[in-house]
Amino acid sequence: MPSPDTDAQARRPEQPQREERAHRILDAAAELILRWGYDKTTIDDVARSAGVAKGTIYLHWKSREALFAALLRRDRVAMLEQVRNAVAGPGGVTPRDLYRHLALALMARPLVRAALLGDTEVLGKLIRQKPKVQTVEAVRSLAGIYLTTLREHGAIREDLTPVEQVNMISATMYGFFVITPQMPEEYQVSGERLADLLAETLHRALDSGRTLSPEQSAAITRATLAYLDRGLGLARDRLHLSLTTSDMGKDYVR
Amino acid sequence: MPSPDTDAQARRPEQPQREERAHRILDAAAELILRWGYDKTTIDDVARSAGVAKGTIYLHWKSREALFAALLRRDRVAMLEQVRNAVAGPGGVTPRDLYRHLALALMARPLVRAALLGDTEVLGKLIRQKPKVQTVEAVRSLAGIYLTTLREHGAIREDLTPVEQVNMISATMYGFFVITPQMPEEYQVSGERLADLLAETLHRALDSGRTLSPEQSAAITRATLAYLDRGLGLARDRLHLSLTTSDMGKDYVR
DNA sequence: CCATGACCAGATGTGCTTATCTGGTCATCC
DNA sequence: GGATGACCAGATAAGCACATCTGGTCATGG
Repeated sequence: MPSPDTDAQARRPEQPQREERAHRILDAAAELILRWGYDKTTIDDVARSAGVAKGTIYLHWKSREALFAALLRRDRVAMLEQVRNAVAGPGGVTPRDLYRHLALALMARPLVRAALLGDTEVLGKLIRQKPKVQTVEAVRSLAGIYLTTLREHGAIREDLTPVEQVNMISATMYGFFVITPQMPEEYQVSGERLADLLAETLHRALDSGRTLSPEQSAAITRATLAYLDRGLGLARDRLHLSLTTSDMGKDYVR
Repeated sequence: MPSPDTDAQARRPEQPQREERAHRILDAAAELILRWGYDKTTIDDVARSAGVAKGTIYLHWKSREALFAALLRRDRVAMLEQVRNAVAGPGGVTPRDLYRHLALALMARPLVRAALLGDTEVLGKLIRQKPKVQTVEAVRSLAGIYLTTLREHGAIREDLTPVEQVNMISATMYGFFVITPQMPEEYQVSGERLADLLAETLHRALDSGRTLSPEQSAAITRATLAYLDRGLGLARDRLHLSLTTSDMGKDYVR
């Protein structure tokens, strides 16, 4: 028999000012983690930088890890929303558009990128102790489903298995994000151009080359948007868990 | 005025048994570095494992670094020879053949791979202290030349600059070699298949798609073999420096 | 109620000493 | 002449005492 108090607290909608404070804290955390890395970013720093007391942070999240999980989740939602908005126009959406805007959005979100790439420089112990990043696994799985759908609509080639294609996509994206920033001066290419290059590479590697009927194109647009919305929905759910008082990040397995 | 002694020593051809011993030492070093990494592989270990005294190693190379440089160079030559032999058949050689055999040869040579990828796990301080791996820069430069040649023969597309294409190739290869071994069990793909995948990806990303005349194809075969032979020549020269008594690895900049 | 910050235990870092290891040399011997 | 391995200085690791830091708690006050 649950106590009425707890239930009331759990159901109480997040007050706007409280949510605003949560975001202020996350903003501070984002800046600090990008400048100093996870290991060297303390709760005290975050509190001071956000203009709140340390205890206040624990009114929002139950641990340091939960706070940073919320931060990553927020950034992930923002990233996906950026992609969603970018492809939101009236015309059709091709897988290639998705690749390109995904690349652009990832380039603009160092934290999501770090999580996806397993960058220990930024994420430190958050990654080192649990190399099993569940996010990456989920992304792979979703990608596999998306590829299968595209395949059914004749958009991508069928002489490679989805598993092989997931390998190919993972490798190519990883390589682009890790290597291109390390290239010497004279090989540097602008971010816009890199996104084009990456999209082009994936497109050429995956595309069936068939000319699609308007119906097929429409189906692919729908599938692409559905895929994006599905990811966005999952990401929003996770973020919601991280921002809701009743949960406070308990779902974040240590 | 050089001393006659030094000249005589420098010109003296390497005795076969001496060279055999050098290779035995390198064999031992190879096994140890792959098992324990550079940092934990000592000269004593190598000497014991090769069945020679420590001083003997210094009759071949003037320092530990020079020994391991020789090792990497030997492996690099072997890798390129593998590629060279693989494409040596009577028929023509396409860039795609080159990509594929390069991938296969690299997969079979962990040391060359480690050097190219900058793997600190294996190479340790050998890399950490001088992140400027001159080899990588040389490879990029040669690749650029090769791409330009291919372009002149109409084999690869012209709507991307060579710099962009070098980025694309670097990123894709890097990603394949780093990510695919880290994929979870259910996504594992055989080495053969991965080489196909990588070659396919590069081919599709770079190929002009034009149908080439027999003359053009022959020119591309020649260019590819010339490129390979040029790399092999350079690699052999470097290896020779590392195995010749007169030099003993002095060229290896610390 | 909720925000605060003093407080604490455990983690992390620091400086130092001691011990061990190891790259490189060279007198010795074959 | 060439191979050896004892030898040494400097590097690296291990141990340790001490100081500092930091995640998380909670009594207090508004």
